[in-house]
Amino acid sequence: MSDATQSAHPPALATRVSFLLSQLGSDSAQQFTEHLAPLGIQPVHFGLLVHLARTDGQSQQRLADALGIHRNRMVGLIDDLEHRGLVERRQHPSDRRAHAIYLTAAAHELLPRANRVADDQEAALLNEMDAADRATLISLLQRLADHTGQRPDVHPGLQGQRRT
Amino acid sequence: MSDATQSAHPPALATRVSFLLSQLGSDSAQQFTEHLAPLGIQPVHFGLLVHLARTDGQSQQRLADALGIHRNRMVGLIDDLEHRGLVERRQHPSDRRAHAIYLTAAAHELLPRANRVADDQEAALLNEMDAADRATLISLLQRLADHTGQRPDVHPGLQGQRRT
DNA sequence: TATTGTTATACTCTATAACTATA
DNA sequence: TATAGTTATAGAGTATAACAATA
Repeated sequence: MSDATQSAHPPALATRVSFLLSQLGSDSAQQFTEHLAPLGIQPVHFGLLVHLARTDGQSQQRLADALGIHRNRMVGLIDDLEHRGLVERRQHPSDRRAHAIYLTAAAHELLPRANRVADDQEAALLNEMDAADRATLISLLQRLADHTGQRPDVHPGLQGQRRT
Repeated sequence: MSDATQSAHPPALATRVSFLLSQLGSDSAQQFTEHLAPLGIQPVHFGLLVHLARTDGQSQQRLADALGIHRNRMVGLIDDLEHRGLVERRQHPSDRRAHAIYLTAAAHELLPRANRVADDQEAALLNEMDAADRATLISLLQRLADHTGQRPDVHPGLQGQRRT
């Protein structure tokens, strides 16, 4: 960045990738929260359901590790989903301390709808961008994700102390 | 998005621009919070200082409007900065109810350092990307910011209800 | 009657630690 | 002795409403 780093006129926030990511990411998350509300779940639940759709039957501890969430908090999330009839706690085959978490039929019915919500939001976000630009954008963002060590299903905002 | 919207194998979160933005934005904000901590301020204070560097002497209400923050919360933010000796409340020239907020000399000394923190983080984030890709990325993100109606200094996460 | 700054209250979240039952 | 799940407690942060002074 040029020598514009002066007290008199600091560079506008909107010229920084970091700020744009934070601004757009926060807005995106907020919208997703609203769009998902009619289905009775929040983004974190969606992430959990998507993860479970790939790998049913894991313990809460393993789920917590995979999503970067503390196990204490996982209890409440599984509670939420259980109360909505979307997962069930079965007995773990090899460890009697642990539960094995499985999606219910209701979850298999809800997941496509939730995915459609996400698809719609994605489409609305990108609807003024042609296919080439979209591909470029995704590729650049994935490179950043890779470079900053993001793990596939882990949302940093759910890990610990509050950001802004 | 293809017909992969099925319960059996929902598309990975990392294939969605919305998720990548949220993930990268949250990580970015978290890092900025840590990098700024030695200076004794948080990202929201930085945003406020940067805004004040352009337009000193505004009322708290006008600042609140400009940054998309409720005036009740602005009281505490100005308190923070005042206690750190970075701003001062002067009497407003035309409205005896209002204060006029001004940066102090200490703030003019601190701002360049804070900007350097932001510059360093930006550089670390982009250090494996060549100049052309950086320009492309910024341009694409700014188009998204424009399309989603982001206002220059407004961070959606500070507006109201909690996101994820 | 509306607005600015302020304060107090209540509420939501989350972090921490502790407990139990198993390993 | 360590780990999985759970629960309780406390703490941070935020929203809401109300108030005094002034417009």
